[in-house]
Amino acid sequence: MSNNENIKITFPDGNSKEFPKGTSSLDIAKSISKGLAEDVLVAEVNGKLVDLVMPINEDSSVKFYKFADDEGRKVYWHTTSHIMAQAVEELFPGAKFGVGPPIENGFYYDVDSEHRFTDEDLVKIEERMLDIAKRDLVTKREELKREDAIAYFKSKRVDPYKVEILEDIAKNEEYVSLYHQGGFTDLCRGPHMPTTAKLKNVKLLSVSGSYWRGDSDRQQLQRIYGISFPKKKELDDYIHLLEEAEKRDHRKIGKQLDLYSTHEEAGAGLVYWHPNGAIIRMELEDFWRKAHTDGNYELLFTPHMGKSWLWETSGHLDFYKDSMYSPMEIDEQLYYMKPMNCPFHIMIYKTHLRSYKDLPLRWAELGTVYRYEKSGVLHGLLRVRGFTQDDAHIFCTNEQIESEIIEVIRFAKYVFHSLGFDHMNYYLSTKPEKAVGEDSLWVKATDSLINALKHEGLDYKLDEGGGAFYGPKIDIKIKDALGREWQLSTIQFDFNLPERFDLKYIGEDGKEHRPFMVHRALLGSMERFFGILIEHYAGAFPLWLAPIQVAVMPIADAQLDYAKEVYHKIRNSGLRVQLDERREKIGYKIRDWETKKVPYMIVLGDKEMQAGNITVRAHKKGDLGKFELDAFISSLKEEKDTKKIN
RNA sequence: GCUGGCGUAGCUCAGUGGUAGAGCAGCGCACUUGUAAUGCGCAGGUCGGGGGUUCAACUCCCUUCGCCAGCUCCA
Repeated sequence: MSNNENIKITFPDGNSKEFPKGTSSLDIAKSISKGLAEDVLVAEVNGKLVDLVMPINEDSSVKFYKFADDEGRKVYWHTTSHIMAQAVEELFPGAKFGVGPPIENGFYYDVDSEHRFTDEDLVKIEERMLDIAKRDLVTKREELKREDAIAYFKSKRVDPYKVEILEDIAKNEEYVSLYHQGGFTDLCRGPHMPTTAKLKNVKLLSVSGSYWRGDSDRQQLQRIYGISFPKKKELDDYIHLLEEAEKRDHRKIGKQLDLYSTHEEAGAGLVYWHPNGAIIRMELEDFWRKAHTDGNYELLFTPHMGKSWLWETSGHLDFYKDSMYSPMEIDEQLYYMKPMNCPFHIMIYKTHLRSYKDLPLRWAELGTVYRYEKSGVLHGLLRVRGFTQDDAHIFCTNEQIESEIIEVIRFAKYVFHSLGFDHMNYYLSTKPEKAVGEDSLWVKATDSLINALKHEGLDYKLDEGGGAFYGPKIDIKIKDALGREWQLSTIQFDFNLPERFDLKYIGEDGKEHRPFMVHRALLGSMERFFGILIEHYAGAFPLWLAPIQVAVMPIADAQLDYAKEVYHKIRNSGLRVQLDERREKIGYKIRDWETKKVPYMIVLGDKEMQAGNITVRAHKKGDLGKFELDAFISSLKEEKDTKKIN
């Protein structure tokens, strides 16, 4: 073999090595290590994801992806969905197939079959999939002309859905690819894992209806969802996560702990905060208010409704009317419940002629708004029709915007850390196609957002063109205890409202200028945040938020007087405490307070009464032993005041 | 809106043509108790609403309301 039969392969670390022409990335992986060859699922050759078995015929850069990488995981799940289709075809001959992509968590395949799939079928399909995996079928890619593929799906393997995909979606492609594994063939771009044997653990999760190409006038297919993992532990962990999420469902815990309710007969999507929930809300609000006044915000209160003039001027009646509650007529004037607080804050801004010396103005309000959400999308506390935003508006000058954004980001970090959320992700959204405001404003504002993120040393994901029509924004998502991401905060520039309401300030030059306006919500809404908080803590709130912080329980009536003494001392120290006087066994009382997730229980029997001390039990942790009452109270006050997270 | 599932006691659920059941919670009585359920008893429901079939409907049929999951993530 002469030297010119070799090609040069460059790796991500910059190293390179020569291989014979026609070598595959799998061969390369094997030459590096056995482990890599085992784990690698797909390769990126010259920036393009390809099958591992594809021969490489020229000098190339090669990168390997395993299951731990997004790219590898997608391929793993994609091939799994093909294996599922094969299993379905074997078990239910005649089934036709729509689309079967990998998704954020797992994969699905849309199936058209006379048979209606049940949970028992899913188990059978799973078993068959593992059987197909054991057969170690090699996945083979075949490229052919589009017309030939159409002919194939019209005659050899009749599937009208694939034909439609080829005739419609893929109409601009000259060549398309098929993937074969054993007797199964599917139309697919790929790439795929080299063999079905890579599939080790799979769980089919659910089956639900879905319309062919999302069109409710078309055929409805059965969509089977599933997920798969190379390691059994990963699958077990995932199933555990699903179970845990179900246990933590805020609607369930909200009922168990008597936190809130909603009433369809009194208006869907409107939240009633029960005493226990109200305590948590008051604590959150107190914290929120103090944080804002400490952070040099001023607090506002504004009305719940406004005349149509306000919403005509703001433009909400033009672009937001469908989401607003219908107006009520008073004195021949139309009044609307507010869907946003901004116009009200602007009204306050306009009560004075503002000077550059007044800026920045940072105005915050816990403002309750009403938005008409479709009944199908309402969901517990997470999607409601009436909610209280922790809203703020910052009016500032051109020179101030960057430092203001930096402050908001720092403020958000502080607030979330205090509430027990340590993982935050940042998303920057830029100018969409339809937008108001001059380009120079967009550039200036977007730069200030980027600079602020960089200044704080924060990584962010870019959503090009994802901004609102009135300005660019940063969204902040937090991760909860189960690793789920929730979008809470948003920091948005607004070039629209200052224009519409003709906001101005007098600059140093004595001339009128338009201020920048930034909308900012941190928690998003009290209702939604409450729901997330419930799930994050699974109802076992940190001491400062717990509706009942301490339960005092005598073992028998003989210690009741002593228990009352202890109870009053704790109560007078400002802690939320309850005395359990019931004549029940101590085991019964403890179980009861444990299920209420009360952080601390104080058990008082003869021993404690005689020694003048207390025995403490902590939620989930059990007996902590004996304490002096005063010392215990001060440690609890410390825990409460520092908002300690357990 | 569409598809599927569900709607029975305060809560969690069983019942499937012969006029409704359990556990927990509640109330009463007894027990005076040492770290996740003491025992016995009582009470509690127009089986989501309306209509129909039937001698008889929680059960079957129609209709309506609500809840849950999904209907976007492109061969």
